[in-house]
Amino acid sequence: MQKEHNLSKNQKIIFDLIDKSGGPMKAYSILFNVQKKGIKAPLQVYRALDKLVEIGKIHKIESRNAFIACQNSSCQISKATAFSICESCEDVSEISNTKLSKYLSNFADESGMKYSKYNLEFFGLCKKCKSK
Amino acid sequence: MQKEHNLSKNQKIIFDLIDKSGGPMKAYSILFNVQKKGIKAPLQVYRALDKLVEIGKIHKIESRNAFIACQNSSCQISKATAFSICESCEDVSEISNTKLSKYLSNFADESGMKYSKYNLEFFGLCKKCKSK
DNA sequence: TTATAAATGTTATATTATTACATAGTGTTA
DNA sequence: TAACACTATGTAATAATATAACATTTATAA
Repeated sequence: MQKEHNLSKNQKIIFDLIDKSGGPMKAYSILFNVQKKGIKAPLQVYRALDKLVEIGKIHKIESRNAFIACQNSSCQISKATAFSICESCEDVSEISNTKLSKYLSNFADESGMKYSKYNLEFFGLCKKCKSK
Repeated sequence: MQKEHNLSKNQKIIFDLIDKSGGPMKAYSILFNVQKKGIKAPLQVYRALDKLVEIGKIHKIESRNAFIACQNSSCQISKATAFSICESCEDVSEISNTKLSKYLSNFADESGMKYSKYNLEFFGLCKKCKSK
């Protein structure tokens, strides 16, 4: 069973914004968009983002310093994330591919390290940009 | 055949520093360390870093905003990078595993996107930190 | 209900990275 | 060599991203 997280006021405002945007959003763009709702300071945004990342409602796209709503309905795999990023239009989508996630979750090498998390970012041209 | 890149003065200074450090280094820590060699401004550091990343001599650890010397003697796979990161001591090492890189380089899904690059970061506890 | 944890509000500041513009060096080729 | 293109450098200013420190309030659970 998945734990139900009751989002706080700021968390809800910020999650809804990111979710509705349908793509990655940057922290200060989020800030700008929620100022009319009373969220005035960067820290308020970052705190909500931290929490949302922690509970898996959003993910951080590390190479872009941006945040995107989790697109896996289950929202259970925040410790195993994979994204495809178009280097032309900067469109990002989350990859949910069972084989890939199994392969990576079970990956082990000779280092003696046990991996508990991973983040994978693929880069290329999306269908639209390829055909331009 | 691999193209030989003759590093410029600043590029050489900065590459040598990162390489000798044996681990990831942050841009402003690099700056601090090379000031005695006449490199005074952030931009001088970032320009050298950009070039070194471009030619594959170093890689950026995106989740840490840090740069590490390429540990694959060949230095040919800057478009296909994988790292293991210890969340306790922040030790980073580059993973060179033929199976993994083949698997990821050939990965394709239904999105119609052709991936030309990827970056994978694994997180966990290294051997040392695990046994503490 | 009281104590504990989680979230909020606010100001200031730290860290990471780029823009803009001027100058100098390197390599090619006419 | 002279002219050109290209790469790299130097410098100042500033933009973009993120956190520290402290006070207060709200939610949760014992």
